[in-house]
Amino acid sequence: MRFETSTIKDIAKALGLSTSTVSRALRDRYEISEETKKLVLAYAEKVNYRANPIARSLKERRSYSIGIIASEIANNFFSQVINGIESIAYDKDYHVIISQSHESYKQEKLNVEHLASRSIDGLLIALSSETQDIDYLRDLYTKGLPIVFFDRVPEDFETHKVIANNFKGSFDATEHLILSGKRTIAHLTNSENLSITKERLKGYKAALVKYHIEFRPELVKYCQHGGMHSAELEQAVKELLPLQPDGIFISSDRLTTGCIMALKKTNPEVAHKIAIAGFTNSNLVELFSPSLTSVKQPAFEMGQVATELLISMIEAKRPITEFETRILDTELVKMPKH
Amino acid sequence: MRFETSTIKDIAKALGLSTSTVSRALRDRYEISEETKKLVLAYAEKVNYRANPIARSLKERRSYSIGIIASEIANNFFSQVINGIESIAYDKDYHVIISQSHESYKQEKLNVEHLASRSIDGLLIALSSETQDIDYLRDLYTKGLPIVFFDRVPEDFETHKVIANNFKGSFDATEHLILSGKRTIAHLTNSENLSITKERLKGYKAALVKYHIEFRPELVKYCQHGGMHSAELEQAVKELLPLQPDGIFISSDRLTTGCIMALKKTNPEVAHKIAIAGFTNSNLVELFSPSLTSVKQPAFEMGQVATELLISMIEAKRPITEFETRILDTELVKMPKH
DNA sequence: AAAAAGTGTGCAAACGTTCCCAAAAACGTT
DNA sequence: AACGTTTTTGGGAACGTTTGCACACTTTTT
Repeated sequence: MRFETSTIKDIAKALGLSTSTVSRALRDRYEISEETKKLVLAYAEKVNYRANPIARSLKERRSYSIGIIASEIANNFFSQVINGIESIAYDKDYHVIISQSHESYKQEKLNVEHLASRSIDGLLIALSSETQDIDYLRDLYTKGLPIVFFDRVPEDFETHKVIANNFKGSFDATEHLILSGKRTIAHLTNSENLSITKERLKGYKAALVKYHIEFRPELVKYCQHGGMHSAELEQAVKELLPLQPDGIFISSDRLTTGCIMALKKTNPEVAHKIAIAGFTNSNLVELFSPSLTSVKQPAFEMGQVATELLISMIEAKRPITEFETRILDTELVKMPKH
Repeated sequence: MRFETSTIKDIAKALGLSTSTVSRALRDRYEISEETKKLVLAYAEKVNYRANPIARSLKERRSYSIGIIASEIANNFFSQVINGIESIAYDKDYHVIISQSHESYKQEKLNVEHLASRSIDGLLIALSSETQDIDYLRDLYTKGLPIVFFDRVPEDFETHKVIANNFKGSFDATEHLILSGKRTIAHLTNSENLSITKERLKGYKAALVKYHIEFRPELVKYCQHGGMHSAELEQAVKELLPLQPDGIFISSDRLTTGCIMALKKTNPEVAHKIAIAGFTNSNLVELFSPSLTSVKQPAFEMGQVATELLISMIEAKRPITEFETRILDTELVKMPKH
């Protein structure tokens, strides 16, 4: 804000002290006598003194801000993650700058670079479904920018990561479809290069194996753009239906809602005949028709954990050598009676 | 970021120039010769020079950041507004800090004050449904913080505002219910003090008048917390149903989805018998059951317009005396056949 | 030929902090 | 009475920019 606010200098002048004394008194340093501290604090209170965070940042060479790259905030999974992030960041006096990749690699890179030039102290990122080349992140990381990945994480990048138990979540969802009598279960999933895609595919396969159901590759459809284009989804649905699946397991939030829409739009007559299970954190899932079984990720907690890890990296005195990958359990919310 | 980056000083030293010359060359000032400019620009490019935004902010006494207060980003209306805001802000080189009030006055005030202390250059705000006292905003405003209101605006505050045509949107929705044969139309709405509540109530009443339907106050239910607590909604539904409405017109996004949920939960047998029309920007509305007629606000555009107005205030050389209230048209999306 | 105007550059202060270093004040010890 | 210690304070540089002003040098005008 450009409007006049009192500064340390003003306080110093008013009290006949030096700026250094005032600064130290405000930060409650041991060197300053109780008397002086009280004096300064009282006066600061009186004139409603607020430290200028920009000056502080310049001096301390850090901004107390962390950047977030999510696919899109309109997606409940990400908005919940963000809430988790904020709950921790706020406590520790960081603020948060949110960017959306909209599942585009180009946009993601642009945003990261914009954030970096904005002097963020650290980065929380879920990779876009298009992203394959993460060298630009590696660059920033080796230059000293702390990075923590969540949800969509790269394999070959040594840092903290926070993910859901994708294998188990997928296994449970697929098993649930099988146990309700489905035998031809399609799998609609994200772009092949995402970590979540691979892990969720494994869970799906494992459930099939357990119940001696043959895995048929043609029942698996990948969506390069993660469901951001409806044409992509409609195409996938169109290719899947001739195989007459009696169940579909869908691998992410946007895909789940998008797939149901595509089904309803292109083949309303079968939409209610196919059992659907999918990853989604939508808080409107109870309203959906057809209804579905959903795998909910612990999104809020994921944001919290990722932020704690990131801040620990930012504030670490010595370089970190031990990194962890936290795996959080998902929750299966079964479809109400059909 | 704390890692080494080159500064103007480094460039100056390397090129045997003064920092002022380099600074001016980079900003393409007329005083500097073409020759020198080229030299500086080339070298800056080579060392990948990025101006330090913090230093710049300190010197210029502005942060190139704008604050947003929304109810919650999980709400599609707000996420769309934010997308609109970002589209403009990004272009003009501002960045955006998002805060959520979760419809709580206390949280809203806290967030605004936090943002203000973070040196934002301007504020975009939609009031929480609890908010009645906006003196704290007035304070900041008179101290020089530019503020633009969107969606939920105060009456007695002279600044730019951007709203939807709430009257017409409500009128249209109510009329649509009437034209499809409904005569006992309830109105579920937000807290009484919000601007949108008042305007939408007027539209509802006007439609009743046009079709000679008596206005019955007991058919109007207010929700102080804007649908953030499910208990509040269930209570409202419980009070409404004995009056046997054949239609409900609902006045905001969160309330619309919340009301349908409450209906389904508490009275599933009637849920499909009541025609519902409501304000919502949910992009999942096609999936809902029961289906509904929705009034969509031009959220993206609202964000854009608000941001343009705000930036014009921030960058104005002289105090602004003429303020405008922009009113944007809503769109009625009719329910598919029942 | 001198004065005026124009062009290109550098010096140094300022933005509001933090923190190293020194200095002053208060106290105790011989 | 002289000297250490400890406690408390102040001076001033630094963080990386921007910008008013002064200066030197050219060119134009009278």
